[in-house]
Amino acid sequence: MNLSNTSQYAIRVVSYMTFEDEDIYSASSLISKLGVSDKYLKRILTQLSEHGILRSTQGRYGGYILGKSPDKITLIEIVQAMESVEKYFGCVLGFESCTDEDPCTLHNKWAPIRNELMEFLNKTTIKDVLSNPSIIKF
Amino acid sequence: MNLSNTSQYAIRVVSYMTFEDEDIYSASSLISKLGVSDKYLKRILTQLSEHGILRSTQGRYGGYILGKSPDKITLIEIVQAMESVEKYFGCVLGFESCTDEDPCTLHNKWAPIRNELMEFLNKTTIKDVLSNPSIIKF
DNA sequence: TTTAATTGCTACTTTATTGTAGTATTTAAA
DNA sequence: TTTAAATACTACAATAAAGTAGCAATTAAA
Repeated sequence: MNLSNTSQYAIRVVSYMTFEDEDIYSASSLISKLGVSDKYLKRILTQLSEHGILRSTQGRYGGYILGKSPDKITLIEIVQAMESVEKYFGCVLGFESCTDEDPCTLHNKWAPIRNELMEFLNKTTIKDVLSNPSIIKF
Repeated sequence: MNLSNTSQYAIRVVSYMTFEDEDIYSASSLISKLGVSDKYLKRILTQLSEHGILRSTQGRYGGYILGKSPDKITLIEIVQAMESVEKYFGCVLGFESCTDEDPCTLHNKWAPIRNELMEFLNKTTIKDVLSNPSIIKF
């Protein structure tokens, strides 16, 4: 699959903030840790804050903290904060209407895989992502 | 998931040609059947021909026919003729290196779904797609 | 040999995503 | 009250995907 770069960065930054325990995270420190461009990551951080996934504090000594507990943050929530998610769950052949009752030619074969994908994004939380502490790629 | 529009059209046109039995298919007839823009579908047809999935005949009374038997045409082959497929099989978080030995934090959860997706695209042929003749959306 | 119907090629336009630049605003400390 | 370090905002640039336009090349029939 291909999540947008923006969503990928967003998941990585929330994961990083969950894993590395600091009082507050400045944009500049996150930028250097994740190797993402300055203004681009800042915009992502602002969007995550607008959606309540992060909480931001402006002014000197400000920065970002998690807006809620890592076991309450799902992947789909992060992706939704970045982009429209319909495209990930729409018809694989691009039909407007494609349901069990009115399927496209690939629907029956594709639907089970799409359902797993949806469950993956809906059920997986940031806590789950970090459940194996030996994996520390960000 | 989101296959590119180009790949979606390509799969639909090859399916249509398999299902509707005609001696030869002109670009203009396919365009009107599928409701895709003129030049865009022509380019797709040329690309499919270059990859041997279709065979084209130029000049008056020319057109396109299938380049091989529908049970020999896989979805991945059609997608590959249209775009680079690496993105569908790469790391869900976008890491260059992400393998069982050197996984990202989502790898273990994502890999099984990705493998099903790969199998779906690799194993499904156009014949399979049309195995249920009651479904005739193109 | 001319013509009409066809595919093939090249270049352009539009749209969405990705990324960059500059400046305004906020806030705690000196 | 000033200043430094931080986030927020607005506008633009670069790239890739999607779609359009026009013409060239090909070929069978008249």
